[in-house]
Amino acid sequence: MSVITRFAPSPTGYLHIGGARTALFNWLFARHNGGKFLLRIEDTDRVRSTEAAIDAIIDGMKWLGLDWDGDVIMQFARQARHAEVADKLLAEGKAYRCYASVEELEEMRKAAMAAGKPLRYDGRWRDRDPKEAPEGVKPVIRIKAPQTGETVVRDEVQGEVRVGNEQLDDMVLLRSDGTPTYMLSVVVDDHDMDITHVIRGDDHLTNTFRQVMIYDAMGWKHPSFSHIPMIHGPDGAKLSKRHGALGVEAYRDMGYLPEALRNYLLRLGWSHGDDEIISTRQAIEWFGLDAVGRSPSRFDFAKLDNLNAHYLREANDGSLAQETAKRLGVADAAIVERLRRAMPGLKARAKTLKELAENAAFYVAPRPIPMTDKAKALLTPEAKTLLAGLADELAKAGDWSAAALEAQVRAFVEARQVKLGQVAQPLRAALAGSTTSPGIFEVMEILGQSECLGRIKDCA
RNA sequence: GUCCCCAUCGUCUAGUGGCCUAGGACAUAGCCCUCUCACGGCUAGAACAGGGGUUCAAAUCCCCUUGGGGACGCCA
Repeated sequence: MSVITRFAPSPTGYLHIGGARTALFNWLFARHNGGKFLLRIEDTDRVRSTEAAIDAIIDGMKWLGLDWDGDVIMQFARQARHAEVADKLLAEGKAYRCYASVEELEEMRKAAMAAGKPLRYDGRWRDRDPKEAPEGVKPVIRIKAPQTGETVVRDEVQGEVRVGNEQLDDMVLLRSDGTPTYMLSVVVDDHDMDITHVIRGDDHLTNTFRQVMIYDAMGWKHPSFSHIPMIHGPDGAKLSKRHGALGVEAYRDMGYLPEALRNYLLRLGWSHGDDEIISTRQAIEWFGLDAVGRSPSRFDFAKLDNLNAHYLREANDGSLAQETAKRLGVADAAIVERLRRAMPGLKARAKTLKELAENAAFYVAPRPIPMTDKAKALLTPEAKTLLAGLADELAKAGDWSAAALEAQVRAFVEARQVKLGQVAQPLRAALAGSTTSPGIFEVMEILGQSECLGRIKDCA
């Protein structure tokens, strides 16, 4: 039997970080097994579903590099099929019409709470004669849940989980307007799409008991269930926006690389010995449900930063230069080429693309370049005298390579009886407008002779 | 309120009864490298939530407590 997994987000918002990890695990599991990975948009909530959210989810999936098989499936389009299943259950006496009002339901919950009982529908229309139905009330269709015994879910991650059936109630399958509920839709779709492995967030674990009732009532085989732990904020509570509960496009804008985010998300709740840096290729080869943990994890930007810095250093200089140019609003091909040449020195010093662009700004800034206060402070009268002397010699330089420049500057400081730093730091301030930058000789080579002399002159 | 799940350094985790005076990574601190900042290298501090069992032996198995999370909708 070939593996088929799916990612089934509801388009009521962006593709958030928890969803991205769920998608990643499903994708990895399918790819590992040479199976299929499907994308199904659960848009049955017509009020909250939006076109923009659908686009955000699809863009996010593409950016993360999680490709799905076949077309995107829109759940709402299958509503007739869902209703058909509900009707079948009704015809077989496994479901019934319920005319209880929302007020009645609310009272039931209050009473149950007060009595220390589980909050559930009491089944008042389960065996009642439909002739007693109140006039003009559109009924919902509820499933007849088992009332005794227990329901067991064999979960690949959580193990065997069981609950007494008295905890479960006759849930709604079809709303009074005839539209299917989530519980019905997922089960019917997962069955019809031949999903073999349902891998989803922990928050669905208790829902699974309810869904199993539908599988059983229809006589359908259960898929394998895996409920993966959730991702919490740094404080252990629910992930808030400022703590990372953002859409993946926000991570893209902050300058994170998709491969870094993938690696980070993979290691949240899954491990392979002591391995930390795991390529996608290795991830596909190694991924399995048995190594998925059961405890929730906290989102940590510091670790993401570290991973991102690693992948940044491995990234191609040309594409990094393109990305940096875009962030800096540079279109000039010569400047982009300058950035490409500067990239080895630049990318080792940045954790994100955003930081990379900030650090690269001095390479593209027109003269006179902006200068930080610390850089200005470095340009003392003595330093300026030194720089002026150096500039005179540099003007005569024939070989403008970093190595030749270093030799020349070192000879200069030796002749003047000063330390290298006494010249290098003011020089850095003049050329980069900052007290920090890539190696100064490298900067000089990339900037070129006339630009360097010009920048030195600017701060004389 | 009822039910379900979880519990190893600050964080992510390794660990599936003896290899554990608990390993790795991130973060933190110090040192080295050095033209600055990074990178890199080395070093340091840092954890089995608590209490009972089971066993010759428990981070590992069982129970309780505590703490966290989740579900309980005509939302998904």
